[in-house]
Amino acid sequence: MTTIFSIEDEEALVSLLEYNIKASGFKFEHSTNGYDAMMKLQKSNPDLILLDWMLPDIAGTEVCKFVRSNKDLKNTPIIMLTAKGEEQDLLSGFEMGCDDYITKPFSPAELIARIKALLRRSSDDSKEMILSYGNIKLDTGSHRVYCCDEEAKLGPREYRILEFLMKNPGRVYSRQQILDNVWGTNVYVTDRTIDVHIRRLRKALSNTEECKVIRTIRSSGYSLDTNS
Amino acid sequence: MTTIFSIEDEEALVSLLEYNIKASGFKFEHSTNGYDAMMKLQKSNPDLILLDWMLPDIAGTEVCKFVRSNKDLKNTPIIMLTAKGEEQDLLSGFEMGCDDYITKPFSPAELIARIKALLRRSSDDSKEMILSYGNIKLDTGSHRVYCCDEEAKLGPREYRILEFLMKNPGRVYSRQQILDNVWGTNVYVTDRTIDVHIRRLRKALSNTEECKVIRTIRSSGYSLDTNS
DNA sequence: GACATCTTTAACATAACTGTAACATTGACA
DNA sequence: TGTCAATGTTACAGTTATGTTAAAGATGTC
Repeated sequence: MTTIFSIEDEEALVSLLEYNIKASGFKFEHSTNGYDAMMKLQKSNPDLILLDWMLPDIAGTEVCKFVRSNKDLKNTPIIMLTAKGEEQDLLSGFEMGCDDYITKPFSPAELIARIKALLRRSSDDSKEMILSYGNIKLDTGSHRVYCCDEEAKLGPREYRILEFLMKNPGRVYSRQQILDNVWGTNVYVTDRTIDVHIRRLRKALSNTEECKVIRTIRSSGYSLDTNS
Repeated sequence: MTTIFSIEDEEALVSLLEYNIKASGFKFEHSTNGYDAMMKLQKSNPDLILLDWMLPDIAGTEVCKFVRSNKDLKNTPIIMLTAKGEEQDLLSGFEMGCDDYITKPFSPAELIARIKALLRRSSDDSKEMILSYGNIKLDTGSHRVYCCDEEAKLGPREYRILEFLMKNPGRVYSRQQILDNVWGTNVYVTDRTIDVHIRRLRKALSNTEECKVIRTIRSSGYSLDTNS
């Protein structure tokens, strides 16, 4: 799950941040001072950092410098939080490599919007490609699936399961692995649900020919593979 | 190489600009006052101008007027930099022919985003072209859209959405991607707004014939494509 | 400043998808 | 061959995503 790491000492603000960030579906972690943050950041390796510029122990610039010089963290986007009237700090902040800023007090909506915008910018996973296996083709650009040159109509879940399986044809995935990768972690769904989706996938891909491409590995899971 | 010309007297800001503009792969040139700028601009003929509204010698309006009246420069996009509280200057700025503005202090990310957006727009605008898909034609020169050789009347938003989709027919765009590209980043608008615009687009393009060209990809977005 | 146009939001309607349970079938093993 | 566990199959009801409409708000024009 996408993790937001906040470095902020003002307690009231922390709980505000925590509430809104969690409500938006992110994981929330935080430190109340700079040294603690530098320790925790390495382990945490978050997707985005919210950094208060006025910390009790060290300046925000130091934390920023630390992040930018750490090989695991250096591409992590940083949003700095400043109080009104500290606008002159912004320059130094941007020079240190901050990506955006918010002036306190701010609206939760603005905060979340900026977080999302920044996350979007830093992750461009919108690669178009055509996966193919046997007589199955899956076009990630147009989200279309063809079986024997005829379009197969899949629901969103089936599409994502197939896309997942097609990234490693032949490899066997347990139901749990499929759940984690297609549904995401922290989701309560019965294993058996997958069976139903697999059934639907098979049905949708059972064109003219015998097109048995999804193999059941009893007591292990499924894989994209010729059936025997 | 694409050249950005900055006119700005605040030294700290100049180095911030220089750093970020170069990091984004542009060539950076600048002047610290208006007269120097007017001299250098003719030789430089940059692709975009960043103009501080408060210069030590002359007003930004004068530089703007100069640029717009010079035959080599008059189509060069101008972004004006204003301090907070000088919002009333914006009107005169736009009247003089500025294309965009940023209020100081600003984030480098925002600056670069605006620069790129403007460059893209001006390069698209200069290229008058006719996009076509199926029996839809879109003329970027006259901003007209034809469906089955009959003109379709679209609002500005619908036009831009269609233009965006027509640049990559068949490709699926999420609502967020459409927002980013048509509305711009850092805009707070509900996803569902797009549905309404799509509805209007479909209506406007539903001429005589069955003309279903906008496909809904459930839980993913929309694309310009035959509905199959 | 009245008017027309365009945008956005909200509310409701509709369509599509999802997950579960219940039952059927298969395969492994003693 | 009987038994058990795992998987296949089906149908249904709940959930979610999208379509559609209307109305308020914003913007621009004369």
